[in-house]
Amino acid sequence: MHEYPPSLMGPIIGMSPDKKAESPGSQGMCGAGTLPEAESASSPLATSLDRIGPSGAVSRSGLEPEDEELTNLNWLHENLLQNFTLGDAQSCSGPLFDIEGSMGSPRGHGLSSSSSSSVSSGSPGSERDPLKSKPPFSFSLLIYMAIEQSPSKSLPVKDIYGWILEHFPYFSSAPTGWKNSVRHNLSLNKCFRKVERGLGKANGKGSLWCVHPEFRPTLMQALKKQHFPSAQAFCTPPASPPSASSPPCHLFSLEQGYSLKECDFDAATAMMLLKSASEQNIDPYEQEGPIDLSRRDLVVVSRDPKQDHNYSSVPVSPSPRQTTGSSAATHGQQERAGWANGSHPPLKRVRHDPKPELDEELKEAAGSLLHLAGICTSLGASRRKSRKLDRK
DNA sequence: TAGCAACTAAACAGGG
DNA sequence: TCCCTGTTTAGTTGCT
Repeated sequence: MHEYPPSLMGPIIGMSPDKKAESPGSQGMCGAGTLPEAESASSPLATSLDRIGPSGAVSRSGLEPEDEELTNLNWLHENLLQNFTLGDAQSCSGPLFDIEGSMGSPRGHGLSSSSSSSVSSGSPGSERDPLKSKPPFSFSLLIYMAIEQSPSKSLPVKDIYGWILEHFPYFSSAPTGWKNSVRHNLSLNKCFRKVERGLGKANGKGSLWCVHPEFRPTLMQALKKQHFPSAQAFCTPPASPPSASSPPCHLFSLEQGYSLKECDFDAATAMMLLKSASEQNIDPYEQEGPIDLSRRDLVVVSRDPKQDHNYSSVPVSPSPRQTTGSSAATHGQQERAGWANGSHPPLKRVRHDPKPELDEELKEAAGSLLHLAGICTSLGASRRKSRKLDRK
């Protein structure tokens, strides 16, 4: 009935890399059907982000020669991101942001309508406990973060609960309805796939859930555009109203007045971009082995703003109700049912010359990081210029 | 005001 | 029987 595209993907924060998947059932990247044996950081899908230490420092220990293709990005990680924290409680008091205050919330009613006891959901300026504030993320994003944080990129529901509870203590005191919402999201959101636990793995009820790689590009695209409203307000030139084509915050220089927190947002976002850039080259239905980085043609990056917010816009089998968000839920579930059997999903995203798009992503990410470090590259400048021209 | 997206609640079924 | 998991439906809320 409902469709939950991960469109409300706020900035990725709270990615404390020290949190390895405690799940005994975490077993490698999701494939079509059962999970391969790929494990944690040694997995070909484990990217540099997985090697970021708790302080944000990047460990070079896992850098393989083949990673040299991404040397420049690793440099960014090492030199620019060491001071950024993904879920660094020391600097940010946890992965939470004060959605009750200046940061606002992606949605008016937040993640829990239960007006939870512990949340001082008062007016801006009232006493706020960030650790007890409603997370400014949709459940889709929470799930996404949880799954992405796991070395195997897959988690059982229970571990998703655990991750959310661990990173968002708000839920520890919230009514248990949020768990229902999590399950509901997993079931309905097409971005999440259910995979069967591999044989011989730790038993347990339920399946593992992972992020559908096909949706990662769109997720990333959404990430770029779904910044905090207030942050976007910082970044959006007054002359032009916020739009889907508005550049992400990181395309603006620091002088334009977004705070370090927003820098962290974009750092995290950029990290996700960088991280995903290597992952999204996978055709999940044709390739279960290591990533072929040369297969950039598989990357799908939509430039259609509508597609950023509605995965049902993906050309699926025509349906008179397909245009409505609620209808696609059934489709998604049917599709997932098919995926579980290893069959290709009926979804076939339109691929329009995606290779430059990936480069764009990488350039933007790199430019973002450089900007965060106060480095203005000609690349970034030219891109900003072109962006501004595009908006005109 | 309509459409949409996201959230909540609830019911239900299946399995451990 | 209880709990967990997963699915489905219905309703609400806020935004555009």
